Amino acid sequence: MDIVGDGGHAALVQLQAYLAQMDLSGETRLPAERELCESLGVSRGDLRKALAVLEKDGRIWRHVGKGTFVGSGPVEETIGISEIAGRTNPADVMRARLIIEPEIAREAALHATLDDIAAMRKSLAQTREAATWRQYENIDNLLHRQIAEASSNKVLLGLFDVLNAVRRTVVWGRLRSDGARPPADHHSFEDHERIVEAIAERDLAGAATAMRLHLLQVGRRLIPVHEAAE
Amino acid sequence: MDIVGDGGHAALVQLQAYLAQMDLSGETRLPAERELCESLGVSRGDLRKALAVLEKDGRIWRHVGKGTFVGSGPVEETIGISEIAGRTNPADVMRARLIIEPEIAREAALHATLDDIAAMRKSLAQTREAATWRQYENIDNLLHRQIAEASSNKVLLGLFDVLNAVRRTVVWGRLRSDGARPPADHHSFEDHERIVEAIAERDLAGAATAMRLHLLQVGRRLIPVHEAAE
DNA sequence: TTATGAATCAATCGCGGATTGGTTAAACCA
DNA sequence: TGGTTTAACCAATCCGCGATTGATTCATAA
Repeated sequence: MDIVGDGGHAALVQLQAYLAQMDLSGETRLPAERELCESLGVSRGDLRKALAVLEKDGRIWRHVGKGTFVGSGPVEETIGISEIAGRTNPADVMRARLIIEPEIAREAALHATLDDIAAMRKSLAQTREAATWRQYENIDNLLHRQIAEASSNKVLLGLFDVLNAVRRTVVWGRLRSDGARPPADHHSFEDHERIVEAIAERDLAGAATAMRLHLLQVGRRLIPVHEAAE
Repeated sequence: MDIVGDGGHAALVQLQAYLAQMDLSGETRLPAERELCESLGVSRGDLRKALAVLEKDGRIWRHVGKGTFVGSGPVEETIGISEIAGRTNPADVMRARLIIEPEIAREAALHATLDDIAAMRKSLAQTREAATWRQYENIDNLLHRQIAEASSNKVLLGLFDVLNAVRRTVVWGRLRSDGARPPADHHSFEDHERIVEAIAERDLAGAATAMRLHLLQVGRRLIPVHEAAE
């Protein structure tokens, strides 16, 4: 059966049979090349040629130090925040916030429990009592995350956490260090109240709009506008 | 200077001075409690009380095994995909896709270069030539990611990658194993063409709408509808 | 009763060896 | 000489064990 001079093809056939057997066992990782080539009775060179064919076809994927796996590609288990933050800028972060946070607020208006709303109102009151900018920003962070939690969509919550981590990394060092407390007429106070009120009243569109307007206000302060017409 | 019976306050004062000195040095991690309490000449209990005050205030944050750091909170460096995927379901994933992918398509229509569009059209042609469902899904993945890359917004691209990884983990095991190839009248072919065409023509709203309709089609197949009226 | 310090716990870090895919070169055979 | 196999080596990753660290408990003493 083993045709001399065409060991590559024989190895490919054996490998496909091996994969078919492994597919239904549920296992995704296949043995190391050094073991597999001996187990199949082919040279490592031929085995690697066959593996290369299957990899180009998308049936398997390999990585140094990890092994060879069946599947279309490596499901990246962890996402590096600094890798994202290092190649972006505050403007892009704000665009992303403007895209997902209003929709998160909309979902929150649909799914928030009474406990969720009570927690938001508690944070709302605490923002007005904050004695320093640092405390205020902490509570502000908490409030925005409470809204994301209230959406009851773990995926949106995860995306929010990623976005939040990127934002905090990007604006690293720009934190307000003046010890003053937020002024009583700070626009965010009313913004936050409108958002929470819309969520409490199950006003889906209102919650999304209020969140969008709030973020636009924040962005206006973050990125100075030079147009006098603004 | 050290008032007996009020070691807690003395420790707090010393700690604040220490933090002020460290703030301008740029270092964020402060020594271990066992060293610091000896260095400041206070008991560990008093030091921990002072640290607790500063932590509640948001000036520092601590974690077992890591240490104590200045700053409002731990900037999570990595996000675990499986942690998100393990607590969600395909419906929530689809909701998240419906929120961000149309907006990504809109940004792509605004920022895509000619090279980006050429790459998309190349993938578009390859989807029709796919010999197996596995190949088709690989190219489909690639096309969607090319659109995210064309948005030229690294944050949106990062969020897309997270969402994609979650999606692939959630639907793990549901991959189409029948070796047949996608039918020539598969709805995604026309959907994809409309999306790319809208991006090429810089039709922002059209790109977003086309992407949303495409995802609705995909979701309709993913989650069987029971209403006959549909 | 209160405060102090030591002991202990669980989570994390860090380093060294083992494993793995990728690459190169020597050995081998026809 | 030409092609194949085998072995050795490389860099990236994993894994296990000891050290470190914040959190907790408890005995001791003032």
